[in-house]
Amino acid sequence: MVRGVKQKRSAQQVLTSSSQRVTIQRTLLLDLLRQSDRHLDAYELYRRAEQKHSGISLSTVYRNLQLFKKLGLIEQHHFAEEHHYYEAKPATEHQHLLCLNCGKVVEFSCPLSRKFKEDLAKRYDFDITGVELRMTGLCSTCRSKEA
Amino acid sequence: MVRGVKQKRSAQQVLTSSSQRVTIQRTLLLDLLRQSDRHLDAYELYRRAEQKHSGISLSTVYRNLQLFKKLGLIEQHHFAEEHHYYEAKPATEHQHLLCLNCGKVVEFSCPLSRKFKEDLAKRYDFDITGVELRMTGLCSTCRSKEA
DNA sequence: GTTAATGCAAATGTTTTGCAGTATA
DNA sequence: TATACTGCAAAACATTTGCATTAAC
Repeated sequence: MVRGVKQKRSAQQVLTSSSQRVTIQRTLLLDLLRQSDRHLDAYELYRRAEQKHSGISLSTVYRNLQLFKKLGLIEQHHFAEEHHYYEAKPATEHQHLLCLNCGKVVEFSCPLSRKFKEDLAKRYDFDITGVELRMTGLCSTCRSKEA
Repeated sequence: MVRGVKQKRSAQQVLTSSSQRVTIQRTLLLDLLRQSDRHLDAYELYRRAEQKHSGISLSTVYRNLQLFKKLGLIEQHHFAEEHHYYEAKPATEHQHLLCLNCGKVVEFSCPLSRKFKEDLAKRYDFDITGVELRMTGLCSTCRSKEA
């Protein structure tokens, strides 16, 4: 089988292959998540979905976020205190740097996390599947504003 | 001034020095947080507080958790999806290893995080104040149960 | 035609807030 | 004594669930 430029399977393919029904809502939500350049919370995703398919309900968004998470299609983050944010699973593992003042999120790759993971797995006899490194602080813009 | 064995200031000292009133509830909550060997959520803290001072209200617990966080006395973690967990700020910075099956939390120190911090601070011009490295997976006990 | 997914509305669970009473400084 | 803190009840908020309808297979 020849592999083209496309790196990710389409929403349809993913859903079908896991024997989930391909609905308009699911296709739309997954596409929105994949197209988005920034992390979305459930309500923001709902608002975007509504523009393309008015009538979609917030419950559907929540239900499908859960499904996508279970299928490993998206990742959930805890940036703010009360919200969850979602992003389509990135091709390369990356970590986050968050400005506590303006909320800006910088993603950076962290190859060292692999070494950590192995060391810790051995030391504590854990089977480590997820790594989440989050640093918080003030970006340069906010720092100069405060000065 | 001679410094004794005690490493941390008492709840009273901390509150007084930041000109917050020393109430029975605050003293109790702070002591419970400091004595606890594991991470507490708001409700668990409330239940423990109630045993020593029946009549304390959950709002008081929430309000004071916010205050303590602002004063830098405690740290907030996001282990589960829907709960926040708190711990008295540890003397030495440490990170967490979480078993997704039984919820066991292992704390480990991570000296390399200092190097990361400096590198990233320079690269992205951030003033980094917090580091949270969380790894998730399965502990050996849960792994052998699944086998 | 079956069955799963949806939309709606109501329920849930955590966290916050208004306010009158109480305790601290 | 002045005012910040508390407890209570109600509100706010995100998220979940029950159920009848609709759409996918």
